[in-house]
Amino acid sequence: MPSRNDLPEGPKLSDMEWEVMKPLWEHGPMAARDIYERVPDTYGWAYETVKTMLARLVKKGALTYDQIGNSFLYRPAYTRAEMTREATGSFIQRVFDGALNPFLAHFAEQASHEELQAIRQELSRIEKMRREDK
Amino acid sequence: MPSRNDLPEGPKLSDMEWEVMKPLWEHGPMAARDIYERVPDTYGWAYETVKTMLARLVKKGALTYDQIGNSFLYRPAYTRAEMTREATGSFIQRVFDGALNPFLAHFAEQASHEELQAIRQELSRIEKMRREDK
DNA sequence: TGACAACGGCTACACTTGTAGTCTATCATC
DNA sequence: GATGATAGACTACAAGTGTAGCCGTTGTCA
Repeated sequence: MPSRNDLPEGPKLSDMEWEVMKPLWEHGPMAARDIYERVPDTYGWAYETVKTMLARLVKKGALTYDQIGNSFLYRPAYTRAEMTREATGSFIQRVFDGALNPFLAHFAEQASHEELQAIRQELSRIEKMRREDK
Repeated sequence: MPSRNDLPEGPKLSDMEWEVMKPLWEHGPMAARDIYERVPDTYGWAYETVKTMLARLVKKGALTYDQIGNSFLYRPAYTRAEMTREATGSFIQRVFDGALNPFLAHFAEQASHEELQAIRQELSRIEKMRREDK
């Protein structure tokens, strides 16, 4: 069993690239046009822009594709969990020097009461799992 | 009293710029040479590189300085708390679409038992504060 | 079978970032 | 006052990013 620190090394995404990946994670493999339509309007991107990002994501290994006749069906090469795990790890390292606590302050201040409850449960789950685990 | 969502708008720092800011937050105002000496060796930067980053940080408003004769005494224009708060907010937005919970999974898995306890206490503190606050 | 729409490929271009060198003004010291 | 060390200013340059256009090919529908 891989240790919990045994991170699979995935490519690093730029800010805007995340927005292109999200529709794919949420709705499964899609063609460029469909991705374009699901990217938030707020960015006001041209379709061409989305295509460029798709090409770059393929190049950096974050996406693969199946060719269907003329067009591609894009598919994430990593799960969202894998990519967020990695991004989070390096974010905490960079901004907090790996110290988790200050991070939590911001995090928890923004959370609703229900979310705080959920967090508590998550903490318990993790601690329980650890006790059983080893 | 400002609301807790009333974020002061600070400049966005690049990965390496964080490393230059950290010594200043930790030890207070310093000259370029001193910052250079406190930046982790791991990066293997030339002194010139640090100076370039200082100039850029001044330009983007993250640092100010007092001129002492020939040289500058650099000083952060924002507290570490302000900058981390903002960075964290935009990170969570970008990577988790603002949903805090998945973030916590990674976060908590990495934490030690003691840290988890600390997190619990922090949660309690926040909830208590909220009950009193309004 | 011809015209056109749609696709991916390639190109562009300004801005940022990581990394560092050269130039000029100034401070300290002999 | 001359000289050398040092500081900040300016310049450089490749890679990455945000944004998008044009081109040749292919699928489709009349």
